[in-house]
Amino acid sequence: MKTTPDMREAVMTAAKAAVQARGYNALSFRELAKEVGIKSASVHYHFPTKGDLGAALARRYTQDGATYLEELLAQSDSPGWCMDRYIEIFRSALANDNRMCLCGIMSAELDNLPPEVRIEVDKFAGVNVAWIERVLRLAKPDVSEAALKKQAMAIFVAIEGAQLISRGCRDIAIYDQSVQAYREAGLIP
Amino acid sequence: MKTTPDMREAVMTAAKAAVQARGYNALSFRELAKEVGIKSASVHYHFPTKGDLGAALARRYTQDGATYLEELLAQSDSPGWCMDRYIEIFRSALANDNRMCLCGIMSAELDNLPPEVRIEVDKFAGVNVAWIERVLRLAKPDVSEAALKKQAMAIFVAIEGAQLISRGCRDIAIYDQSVQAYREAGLIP
DNA sequence: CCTTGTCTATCTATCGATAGATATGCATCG
DNA sequence: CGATGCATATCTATCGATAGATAGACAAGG
Repeated sequence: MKTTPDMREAVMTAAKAAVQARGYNALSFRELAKEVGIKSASVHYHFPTKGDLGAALARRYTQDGATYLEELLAQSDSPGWCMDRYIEIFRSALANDNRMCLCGIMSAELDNLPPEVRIEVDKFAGVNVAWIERVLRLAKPDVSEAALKKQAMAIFVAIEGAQLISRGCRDIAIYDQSVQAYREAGLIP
Repeated sequence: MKTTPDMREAVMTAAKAAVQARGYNALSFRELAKEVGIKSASVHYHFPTKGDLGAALARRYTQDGATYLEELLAQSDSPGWCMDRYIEIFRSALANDNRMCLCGIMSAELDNLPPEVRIEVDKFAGVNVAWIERVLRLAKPDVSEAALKKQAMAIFVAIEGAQLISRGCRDIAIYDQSVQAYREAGLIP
């Protein structure tokens, strides 16, 4: 019986939410199957192993993120505006059920991650740092590439950290105030 | 058979290392028991439930950290020197087997943490922010309490984030360069 | 003798994964 | 047109491994 909804997509959507909320380790084929209304064996049909699912998930996450960031830069060349939108991405994850960035939560679980998934963690960080660097470049055309990259990296990890601890303390004010402090220090334009 | 070594201590030491490396969820009574040379049932004798072990672990972690930080402030009233030592604490965890701060890794796993353990996550963050605030106060006697606390929080979460992503990318240079950028921006004295 | 600490043995629950049956739809061929 | 055959997608049932947890025996020391 070919059902109308695309179950592969439904599984990925549910899995993404589950990983962002409880991590890759806590992701269970049975729970996932129950959520989308099929059996766990059917999930294995779409994603033979858990590693396959995790990698597909992380790959799409990075891809979607990159696409969205590209759109942002296409809309405006104001560094302040771009960074505002960027900061809002991570904030909305927190506001929406205390979720985390896939890259952040998977970095914490690194040791029990299959190699295919680890690679995607690296890629996500790379994409984000590269984008921030481009945004910074708009404001500082004459600064060296190395200096800009260092700053971009610092911004990225600072935001990830703000999200992490804000989540750990169940207090989104920690995120907001930390970001504000980054701004005041001039770390973020 | 009463063995000379204090098994309760041995279990806590091994458990601490395990959680820092692979997280609370991946902590297993059987593996833990094997490491210290007893049976899993004996671990349950010392820590009836996993939550008990996790809470005891986190409690001691916070306590030991607070003690060490107190010693630092007793040794010097130089904000720069204190922050150098502080930054080195988190760096050495990374350098030593890519480990993470218990509070950081547990923040990522928040949703599967027993309540007793969650409380300790909050306490650890509180202790650290309060200490950083005292260090900042040494340099800025006239700044408002609120502004100082905000900056202290921002420093704490930025360092946690640097540790998280540095671990995720298995590249300690990310930690070093990010911290350097924080310094250059004046976020960290 | 009672407390402390460890053991053996076992329970229930859940995990990822697989085998094999089944139903549907589409395409090719007589 | 209609029958055949393969691909798709789901199911039931089950596997071995591992999780946390418990009961009860046993040994040693005070």
